[in-house]
Amino acid sequence: MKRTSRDIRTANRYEVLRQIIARSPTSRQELAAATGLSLATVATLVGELLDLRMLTEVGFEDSAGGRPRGLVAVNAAGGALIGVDIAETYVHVELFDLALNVLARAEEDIRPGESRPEQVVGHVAAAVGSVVAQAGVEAARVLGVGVSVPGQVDRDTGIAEYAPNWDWHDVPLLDLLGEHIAYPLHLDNPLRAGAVAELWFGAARGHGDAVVVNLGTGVGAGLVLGGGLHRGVSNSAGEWGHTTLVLDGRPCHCGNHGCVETYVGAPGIMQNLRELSAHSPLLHPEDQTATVDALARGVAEGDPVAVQVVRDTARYLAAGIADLVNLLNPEVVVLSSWVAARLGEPLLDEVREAVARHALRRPLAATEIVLSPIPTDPVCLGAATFALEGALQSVGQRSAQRAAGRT
Amino acid sequence: MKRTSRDIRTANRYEVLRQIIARSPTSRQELAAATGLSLATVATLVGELLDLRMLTEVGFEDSAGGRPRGLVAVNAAGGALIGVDIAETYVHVELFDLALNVLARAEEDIRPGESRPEQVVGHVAAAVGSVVAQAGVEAARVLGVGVSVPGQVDRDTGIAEYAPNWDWHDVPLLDLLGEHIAYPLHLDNPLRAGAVAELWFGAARGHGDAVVVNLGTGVGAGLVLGGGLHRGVSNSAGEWGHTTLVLDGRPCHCGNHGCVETYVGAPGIMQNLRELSAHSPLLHPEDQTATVDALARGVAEGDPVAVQVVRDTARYLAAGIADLVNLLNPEVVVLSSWVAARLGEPLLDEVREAVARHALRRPLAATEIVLSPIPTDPVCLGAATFALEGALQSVGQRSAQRAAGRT
DNA sequence: AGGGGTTAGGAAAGGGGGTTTACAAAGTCG
DNA sequence: CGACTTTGTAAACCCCCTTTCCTAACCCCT
Repeated sequence: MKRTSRDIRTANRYEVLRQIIARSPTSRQELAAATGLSLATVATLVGELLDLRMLTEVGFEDSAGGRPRGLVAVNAAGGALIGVDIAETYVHVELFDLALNVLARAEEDIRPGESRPEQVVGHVAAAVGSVVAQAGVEAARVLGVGVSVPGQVDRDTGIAEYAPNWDWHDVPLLDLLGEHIAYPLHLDNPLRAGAVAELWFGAARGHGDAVVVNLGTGVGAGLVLGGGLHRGVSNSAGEWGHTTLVLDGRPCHCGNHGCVETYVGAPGIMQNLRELSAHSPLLHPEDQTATVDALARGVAEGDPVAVQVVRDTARYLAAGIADLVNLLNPEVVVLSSWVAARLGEPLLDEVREAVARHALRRPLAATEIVLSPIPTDPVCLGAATFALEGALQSVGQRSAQRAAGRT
Repeated sequence: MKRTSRDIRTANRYEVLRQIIARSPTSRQELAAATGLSLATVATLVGELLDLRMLTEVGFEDSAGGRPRGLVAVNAAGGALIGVDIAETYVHVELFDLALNVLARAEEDIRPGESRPEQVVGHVAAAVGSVVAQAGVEAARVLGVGVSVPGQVDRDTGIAEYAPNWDWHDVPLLDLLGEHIAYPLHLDNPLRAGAVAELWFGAARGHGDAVVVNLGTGVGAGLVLGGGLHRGVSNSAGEWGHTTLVLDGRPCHCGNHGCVETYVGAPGIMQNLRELSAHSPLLHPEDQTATVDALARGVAEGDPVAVQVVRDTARYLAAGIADLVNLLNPEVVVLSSWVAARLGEPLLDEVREAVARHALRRPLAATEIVLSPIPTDPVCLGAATFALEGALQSVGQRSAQRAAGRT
């Protein structure tokens, strides 16, 4: 709430690093132009990051007749970040270099009944150990681990306040993980992980206001407002999946009826299919992924049932998205997560068209709807980004301390 | 988007003045404690405002055994602010002193067919002239005029981009008004005026995230996020009235079906009444105000039809508010505008109960739902607040210029 | 009445941040 | 080889907030 000049520095540090990552090898000049900061500020920030070996100088670039521009790039080898995506049925862990390339992956299944906190923590610890070993990274190089866990999370205390799938209540997850993992840990939920991934590396980059719509088994919306993540007062903003779309509609596990999630979440899409064609060969009753894949293939092949299911789903989705556009007036709405990735362009086209019918003209005109351009798991990437942000934050503190020590 | 240290100053200036207005006569000590700023900063800011005659020193207060605390209060006579509320059928103008007390009021009716921009501007100019004359304020004392006009507004260029009631398109309203009114003008829409009024003087004061639900003929939500007004990319955030509440529900003038506004706007409430009891004596077919008043009286007297209509309305409203709570996780939801004021506590009680049924437990636990405590027209007050903010802004610029001039 | 004790508030110093200006460094071109 | 260009660093400067020091103003007690 209370802003200080230090926050400005942090924001600028983020922005500069974002631009460097996005533009790979780039010059200070270009960064200054892109960020709107003065050359001096950019140079200071770049110098700081060079000192920390997060960047390297990689040569020069001709400048129209003058001194050549020095180029800097992310020092991929300068550190590693780990992103952990804990979901209902699996733990997915990826290890990234500083350019956010995936160096190693590990996955552990969580079987039904194996969902006690200690068991889940065990899976996470094993997978984290595995990616570190695979990548052959020295432990010192791991700058941090970001962990995404569904539900409500208190990121300051590291407590998973409530995880709906497993009936967890106030589990001190970060403390439990800390017993197995020595790297700096950062906890948040998948909605916000997805949003931060888009903000740093995806379609929300450079935008002040964006909505990242997460379409998976569950549904939610990460909100980027005023250039930063909107968390709300108790860090639970973005619970869009339980927005009422149809009064007295389909029952939802949250206890209400007609929630968005029951129409556009993967199980909801299966229900849309069932209502259209109860015995469709597209339907794999026990397998959400297979069903969505079958639908995607069906649309590609022109199967009328598949086309209609996607259209129906898009219609529900668009009604919800139009509401978000009207309410928040964002620059961009990003469709993310595995369902969006698999249904892809056909879904996007239908959504765009249907949103245009629902939203008010003026807010709509300012809003773009796009698919997430992030090729990997956005939740892992976002979790790793939390670790990156944490590392940058402590950079600021460290350099401040160092300056104090010098005196 | 780009933050500078000056924004911090502006925000602090706002916060200090807000606290002074709220605490009437108060000491620098108390202000420092309330704002979290250091005494030095508070003293500087207070000194600035004293120089500008926006504050006065009003005596001393005992301090446990030491030097007495100097008390400062708003210098009500130090200036006047004018708030203009342009609505579909009237222009409502209020003149405030700096303590935001109403010194004069004027109202002009806009008859159907009299809605050409020049005609409306004429009404505004007449009413503004009237309040200035009534209050007997010297022209130099008027620090600014805030104007609220429905629809989409570009506050920088002063253009009313789109007013749905009158089919205005890109009317350069501020320029037109400038031909008749010599004071500094500030344009925005009633949603944001209501929100800013709550932020400065009402239930949102001191809260980082708040939603101000405007219940009038139309319906909208002013969003306070991160301590400031959320405007969205094209200054049209808050269009909550056209959120889909019932898929394929009642037709709305926006072209869609089932919008919140069609159920909880005043005409929607009349429809709720009609559906329950087509020929109820409560219904005044051509008069929204009279009908809502009749409902309020009916509830007070225990009329079962009135009670049921309020309950039905609350149920719709609560579904929409629960969605806002889930999505934005605000600290407070404020019910504002004339419908909320007239239906009052009975509506609030029903809404609270119904929201509790719809919203997720965690976000709900952090959220309070309250009626607006603002006794006067919140839109006029909010519009005047825009003028106040504008005056404070130029204070900053002026003192900067003055400092430059001194050199 | 005159000193201690206590609290208020102003002035100056200090630290964080960003920008502007001056200048050295490193090229190109005639 | 010198003139011109462009880059990038260092120093000076402005803004903002806080901390520290000191004076002002009051109480109480002797």
